[in-house]
Amino acid sequence: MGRAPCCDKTKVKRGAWSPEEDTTLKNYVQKYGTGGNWIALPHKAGLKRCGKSCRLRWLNYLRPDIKHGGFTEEEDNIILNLYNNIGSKWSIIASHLPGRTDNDVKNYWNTKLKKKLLAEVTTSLTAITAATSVATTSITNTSFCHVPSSALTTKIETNHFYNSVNNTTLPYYPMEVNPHHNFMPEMLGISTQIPLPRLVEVPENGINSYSGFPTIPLSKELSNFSPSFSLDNSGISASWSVNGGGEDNNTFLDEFDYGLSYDLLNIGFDFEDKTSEFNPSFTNSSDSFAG
DNA sequence: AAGAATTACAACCGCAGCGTG
DNA sequence: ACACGCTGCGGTTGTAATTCT
Repeated sequence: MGRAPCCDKTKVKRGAWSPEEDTTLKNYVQKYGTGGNWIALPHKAGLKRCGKSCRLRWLNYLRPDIKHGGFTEEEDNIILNLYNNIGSKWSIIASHLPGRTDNDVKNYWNTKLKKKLLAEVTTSLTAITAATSVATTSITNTSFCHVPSSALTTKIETNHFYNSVNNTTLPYYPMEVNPHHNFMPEMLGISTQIPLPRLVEVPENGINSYSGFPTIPLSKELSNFSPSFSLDNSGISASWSVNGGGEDNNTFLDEFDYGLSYDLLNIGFDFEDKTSEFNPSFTNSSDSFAG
């Protein structure tokens, strides 16, 4: 047996509120308050509405401190960042935006902001794909390949973060990925750029070192290089993978499989690191594999 | 100009959590 | 401990307005 309905739906008016109903509700609440009981309020106020409907109309539309009209760039940033960190907790997100309701924020996200983000990322992915093409071409011509990291870095969010606690606007910083750890940008809360793996030249002694960004050593025997970027129905995902195999003495990665993917709409960031699957050897003790 | 498609947003629904008796 | 009533929340739907063809 289900829960009893809060009111008799055959006896209450539903659908859009008339200006007269708005006036009645607004006048009643401003004069008497809600009395902590929305269920009883419509009867007292003389409204043929469900209490829940009255509450929603007041909270989302009639409250005097409600801010109507378009969202600002600053509000966009706040929503993006909080969604990034906490997901679809609309009431919490709305609490950071004075005058905005959870319903407002939710509608805005679903109808505009999500699409705006999608468009930005699509543009970025186009640029990345072009850079990838360059990288692929280089690999066929030479033993090593180098792609400037700037070409493989996509900006996905805005440059500043508004801190509602102390009313300051702070810059974002590009995040760095340590390939030895699964990485979630919300750990830092500062991400604005997603760095994609860059290919670096491997010196003749075969020693590779990390400098913040993941690097992919390429050997003469590199058999397969398969970067790919895609959009799917669940959001956006991008992946970049390199599969290399070889017996080259100068290459300490016998088999290397490396991938990076992220879902920008759910803002989950999954860094797939398979470097633990091999055991690199170094030519001298001072060489390291530090992130 | 008109119908179709899309967008924007208000409103509803059902569930979870909390307080109270 | 339990049932009940109420509120708050997030997902979904309905529809008016706008844009496209």
